[in-house]
Amino acid sequence: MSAKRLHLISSAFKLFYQKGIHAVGINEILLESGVAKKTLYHHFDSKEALVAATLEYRDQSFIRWLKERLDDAAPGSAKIEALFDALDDWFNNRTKGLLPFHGCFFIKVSGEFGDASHPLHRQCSQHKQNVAELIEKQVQTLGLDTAQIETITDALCLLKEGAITQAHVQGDRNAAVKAKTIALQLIKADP
Amino acid sequence: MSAKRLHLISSAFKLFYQKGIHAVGINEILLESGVAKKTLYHHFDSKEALVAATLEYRDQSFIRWLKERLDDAAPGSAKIEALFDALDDWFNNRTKGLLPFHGCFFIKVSGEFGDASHPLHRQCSQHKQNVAELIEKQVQTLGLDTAQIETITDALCLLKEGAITQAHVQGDRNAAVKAKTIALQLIKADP
DNA sequence: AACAAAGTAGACCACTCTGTCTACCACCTC
DNA sequence: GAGGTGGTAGACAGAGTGGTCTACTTTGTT
Repeated sequence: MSAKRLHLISSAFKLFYQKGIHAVGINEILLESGVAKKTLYHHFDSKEALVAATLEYRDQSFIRWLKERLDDAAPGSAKIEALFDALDDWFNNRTKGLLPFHGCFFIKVSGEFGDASHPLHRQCSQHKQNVAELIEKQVQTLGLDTAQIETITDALCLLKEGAITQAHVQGDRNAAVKAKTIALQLIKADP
Repeated sequence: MSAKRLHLISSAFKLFYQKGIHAVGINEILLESGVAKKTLYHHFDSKEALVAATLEYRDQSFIRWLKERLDDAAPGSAKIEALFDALDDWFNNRTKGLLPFHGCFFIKVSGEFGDASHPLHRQCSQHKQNVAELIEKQVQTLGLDTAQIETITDALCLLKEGAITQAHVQGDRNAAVKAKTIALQLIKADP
């Protein structure tokens, strides 16, 4: 991957994440990155292709960051605590590697491309699926039966999405802590 | 309120809700509503003022709809069931008065106007606050102490936001049912 | 009947949007 | 040394943007 290409993607992501896709023009990205227009269109067929690349980029860096945080925790309920502690750090900008919190990029892009069959919407959905699978792996360390694993995973995903939305729309920087309390209550009660 | 003004707002809302704010131009709204441009700018100072009006319009119709659904239920846990049953009907387009489900308008607009100090973002935050207060009134019928009321209200709001996001991004039409199960588990365990 | 308010159609303005194109430069690799 | 690849600067095209304006019509109230 060319350095210019990566630079374009990270500049574009920064702007798209802060301001939204439709609100950011190609020219603003060129200004921010200091790259020539021809070069952008050399690497990407269209603005949409660039958006797709930023989604892939964010998917990978987010998953990598979260996985690292979860791998550091001991198996069992500590994994679940680690999940919400990570969210808490994200919401309160105590994390390196992720840009300052402005909500979930994928929820935002889904909002701007509302049609579920749109390729960009699908890509967002796929990211959420990837995160859900990562969460499921943590739940598996709790020693529950198959049906419970699925139920608890679903619950944790709902709480996670709720916390992200609450943190962004309401500015509730404490949302992850609230979600964590509920999550721990659920896994204590269930088995 | 003039009929034209209301017609403009409902046309604008329909388009904004489906496609997003930045993706819909003034001219498209004029075409959809069949109203002259001069008339639009007679009623609204700018596009942003029109967006603000659609937010107010949706806030009122959503709250009215939800309040009616909640008022119909008996006090106690039936109120909580009614909340998630209402969401379930919304997600699966079994409700009159709300347009076909395309996610939460306020989450979408918050996404497009990410800056928390932006008036439109604030308006979205205020709507969520209004809904939270409505939910708190239902929780009060459970017969819990003050601290518990707050905790349970927070939990229900998180689950509600999570369900909405999950339903929209992932297309999970069953999200409300999942959230309901968790909610009932929480209010059964807590007291 | 008179008059103001609310409406229509649409030309027009200045600007921005995505995307194309020319002309040229700096590297590598064969 | 030749030639392909990746790069720069920026003019340009064609469509679209939000918003203004003129000239005229409809409607409701006094």
